[in-house]
This record gives sequence, C-alpha cells and structure tokens, in this order.
Amino acid sequence: MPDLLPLADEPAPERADAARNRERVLAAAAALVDERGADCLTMDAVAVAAGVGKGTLFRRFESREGLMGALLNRSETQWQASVMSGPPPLGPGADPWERLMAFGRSRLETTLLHADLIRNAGRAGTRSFAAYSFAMAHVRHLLAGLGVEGDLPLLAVALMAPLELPVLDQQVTVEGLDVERVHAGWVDLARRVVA
Amino acid sequence: MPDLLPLADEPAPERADAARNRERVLAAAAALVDERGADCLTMDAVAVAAGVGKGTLFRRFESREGLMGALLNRSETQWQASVMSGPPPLGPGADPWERLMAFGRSRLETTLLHADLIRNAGRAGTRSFAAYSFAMAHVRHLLAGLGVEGDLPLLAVALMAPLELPVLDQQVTVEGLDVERVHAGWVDLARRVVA
DNA sequence: CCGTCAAACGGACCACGGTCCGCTTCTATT
DNA sequence: AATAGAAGCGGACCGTGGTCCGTTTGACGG
Repeated sequence: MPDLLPLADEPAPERADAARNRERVLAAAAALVDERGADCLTMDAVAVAAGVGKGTLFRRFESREGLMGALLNRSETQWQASVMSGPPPLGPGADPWERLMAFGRSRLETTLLHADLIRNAGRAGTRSFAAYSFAMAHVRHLLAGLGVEGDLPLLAVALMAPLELPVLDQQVTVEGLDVERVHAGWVDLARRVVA
Repeated sequence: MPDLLPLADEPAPERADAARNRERVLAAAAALVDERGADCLTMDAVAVAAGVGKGTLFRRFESREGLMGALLNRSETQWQASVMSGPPPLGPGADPWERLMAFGRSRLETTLLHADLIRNAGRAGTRSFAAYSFAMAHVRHLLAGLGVEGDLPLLAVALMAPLELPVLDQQVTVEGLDVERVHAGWVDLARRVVA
C-alpha cells in the first residue's frame, strides 16, 4: 500500500525512463525540425534519431500533430512568461493600451515565426488550452482594464481571430500583403473595439 | 491546323470523357460524404464508386483536400448566387447594414453546416479563391456603402476572421458556447467597426 | 474512314501515419 | 534481495494518401 493516498486524480506520476525518453524525443524532433523544416519531419525519422521505437512516440504524443503541438508549447511557454513577468510594455508595468499594442505585435510576429510548426500541428496548435486560453484571458483582462463595455470574452475573440495563422497566411502568403500593413490594420481594429 | 487560334492562355478545353468522369467522381464523392460523413471518405472508395482509377482522381483534384474543396465549391457557388441575385436582405435590395447583418448570419450558419467538409478540405477550403475573395469583396463593398473610413480590405478581414471555422470551432465545439451568443458577439463587433 | 498524337486513364507501387501485442524495465512492497 | 505487477517499450504490421508509367481513347486534319 502506498504511504501517501493517491489523491484520486493526480496527473499520474511519470516513470524515470519515460521522462528521459520524452526529453530525447523532443530534443531529436526539435533538431530535425530546424534542420529540414517541419514539413519534412517523419515520425520514423524522429524515432530513429531519438533511439526509441515508433510505438513510444505515439504513446507519448498521440499523433504527429500532437508532437508538433508539444514542440510548439515549449516556445509558447517562454512567451507566456514574458507576458506575465517580463519587461514592459509586454509584461506588467505599462498601461493597458500599451500592453495591448505590444501583445498584438508580439503575437503577430510569433505566429508568423512558427508558421510551419503551427500549420503542421493542425488541431493541436490552436486547441492547446494552455496557450490559447492564456492569451484569451490576458486580452480580456486588458479590455477590462481599459473600461470596455460588452461581452468581453467575445470581443477578445474578435481581436485574436485576425491574428490566427489561417487568416494571416491568407493575407501574407497568398495575397502577398505587407506585414506592416496587416499590423496597422489590427491596430485600427483594436482602436475601434476599445473606443 | 486549328481553324481558330488557341488564344494562348485559354483555360484549356476539356476532353469529353474527362468531363464525364469529373461529374461521376463528384457525384460519387457527394453521395459517400452524406452517407458516411466526410471523415470516413477514402480516395479508394471514391475511385471504386465512381468506376474510375485512382490516378484519375488525383489528376483532376490534386489531393484528397482538393476533392473536398471541389465538393465545397458546389454549395459555395449556390450561396454566392443568393448573395448576388437572391431575395433581400441577403441579396440586393436592402440597405447595406441589413445586408451586412444577413451576410454574417448566413455565413455563420453555412460554415457550421459544412464544418466537417471545410475541416477536411484543409488548405483548399480557405484558399479557394472563388469563395473567399468573393465574400471579401462583398463585405468591402458593403462597408464602402456604409461610409466606413479606413483600410477597407483589412476591416473586411477583421469582420470575416471570427467567422472562420477554426475560431468558431474553438468557441462552439470546444468551449461549448451557444451559437446565438457567438452571433450576438459578431453583431456587436460589426457595430463597433462600422460606427 | 483512317492515321496521328496529345490527353486521359488505371492500377501496381511506395511512403508515412498509426495500431497492436508480446517482451522488458522500473517501482513499490515485504 | 526477492517478487509481483504495472507501466513502458519497440518494431512488425496495416490502411490510406499520393506517384508513376505503360496503355487506351478521343479529337482532328486529310
């Protein structure tokens, strides 16, 4: 019998070898990605490079998309940190409007930077609760700080939606719009929503 | 020698059997989709059902996503028709604001209705010039009619983005938001943008 | 009606994502 | 240290998307 109660729904501890393997996989995958691009990443290749079996890959990461999502989460977490406790204007310390502007800019750049990863992550990219709902909550909070009236969650969606990859992709990659112009457009939108 | 000049970049004529086969494929695919759902559609199955070889499928439609896109285009075209020449308020005859409202509502419903098709069409769903840029131009036109100042193409994007499937999916499917509330949110957004 | 040739066809073939299950390794308990 | 049993492992296997190339077919000028 365990000396401590299992506490019902603890996220389940992780066996030592499992943890080690997860790191190996993540490292190998990251290396392969920025060497040949996310599009060329095959699960077989990752398995070989990490020195594990394919089954292991899929047990830990569910699917190829899941693996991409995990990769994405690493940088995303870093970004979250700079929003929560980094220097202003992105981090706390500036007034809400400035922070909102910094947020938009930063989000735009990050999304474009990781475009191929996000694209390959498919569902896992958008849905990753951690990342998405954090950003959402942040915007909502800023809007509240600005004294905006209305259905804040939905207004937050309206502000985030044009920064989602599919939309950005269409504008920048397909239509060849200038990034600066897209950014200017978002600023204009924010102004109207806040006003 | 042909009796008429080829006129350089005419979209290339289509051989009779090719046309016939395209119809057969489209019909078979459509049947399979609304019988077993878009997720279960395999290219092999379509090929068999249509009585053509697999190679033919891929030559005409490029990829599975492409086929889904083609399927999507059929309904999309129909929808375009009702916007261009159907009854008001969606069609011409109502004032711009009413048309904008009708557009938003209709778009929301259509997107949700064809959700699985759009999801399976991946890139081909969004990018389909015909559909996307038509909707875009329409919104731009309505905004102009409302006397809105600013970068109209970008404001149009801002209005369309929250109606894209990935965003809607997140709200309705994942977060379980009520469709009516989402719609109300969009109306609020439109009001702010137009104001 | 026939010959010619490009376009279209079809199915064998390949690569990759994903599953399955017998085997190995870790951990907790005595 | 020994043991039991769960958690993890790995690679053979499968289905499906996508390609390739030898063969067929339709269009058109004579």
